[in-house]
Amino acid sequence: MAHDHVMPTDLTRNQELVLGTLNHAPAPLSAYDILDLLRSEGLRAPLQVYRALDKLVERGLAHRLESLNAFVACADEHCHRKGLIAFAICEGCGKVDEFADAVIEERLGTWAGTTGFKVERTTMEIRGKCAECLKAA
Amino acid sequence: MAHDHVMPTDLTRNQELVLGTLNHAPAPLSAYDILDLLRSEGLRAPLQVYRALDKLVERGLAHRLESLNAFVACADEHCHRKGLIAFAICEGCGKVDEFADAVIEERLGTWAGTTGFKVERTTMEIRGKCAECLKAA
DNA sequence: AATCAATACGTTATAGCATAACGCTGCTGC
DNA sequence: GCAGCAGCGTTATGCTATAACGTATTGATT
Repeated sequence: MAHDHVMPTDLTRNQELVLGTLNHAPAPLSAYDILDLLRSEGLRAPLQVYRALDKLVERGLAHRLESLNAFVACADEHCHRKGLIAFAICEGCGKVDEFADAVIEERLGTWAGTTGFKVERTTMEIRGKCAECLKAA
Repeated sequence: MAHDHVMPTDLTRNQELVLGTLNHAPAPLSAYDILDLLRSEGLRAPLQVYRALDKLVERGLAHRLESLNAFVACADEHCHRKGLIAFAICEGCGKVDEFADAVIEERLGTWAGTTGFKVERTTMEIRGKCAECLKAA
């Protein structure tokens, strides 16, 4: 059930390379990590990677992890989700678990309603240790 | 009721300068912003600011906003809170509103319980427009 | 086909954020 | 005293991200 990633057919070469790299990575990658992995494919400059990442994130095919300055492929192959996604980042193995919670989202909506704040984007990142790493310790 | 900040007495000079700067700022400041504001006080190097910030964040007197790479003074004068704090960041005026929500926290606990993930730290940052900026638009 | 607009591309340079590593200072507790 | 610890100051460096330029490709319209 691993690697059940979707690779849309309308990506540009650079976007495809970057998404492919993220799909195969076991943990988040920084833009510069990606660049280094793709030098053999001819990429030379950070901007080539950042531009691809921008598009991928915009389309929901990848996510940016603010607390790591790094990126992951979206785990949900039908992730056209507009709403809140939470990320659980293991400090042990680096793996990231992605999940959505309607209750949290609704709760946020309530808060926004009472304060008059218009929510455009939410990032929620949980740092800790995953079950596997806890077992191993 | 503004500026009801507490300034502990056991801070070092650099920590006090940095916290004072954050307390008077209307919006988050980057470490380099802080440095520039404190050159007149004799600070010269980023590390002087980062070291102070580390301690302040550790003590809960300041918070780091991951999505901005910037820092704010803690808004709650009794913020010895260990739990989840959410930040609402206005893209219009830059102001940050800080709040805690027990339901979200509890919900997170539930998720952690079922997956066996041990939560150590959570960052939640909401981007959007505050009521005032919406009115002005 | 010719044109135009929009998007992507490649490159160089630069800006912005953060830490490593060194040695020194000053305090606290034994 | 002096050992241990926290903080300090400085230089150098590394990592993250974007500005600005011109070219190329695509796709729609005429």
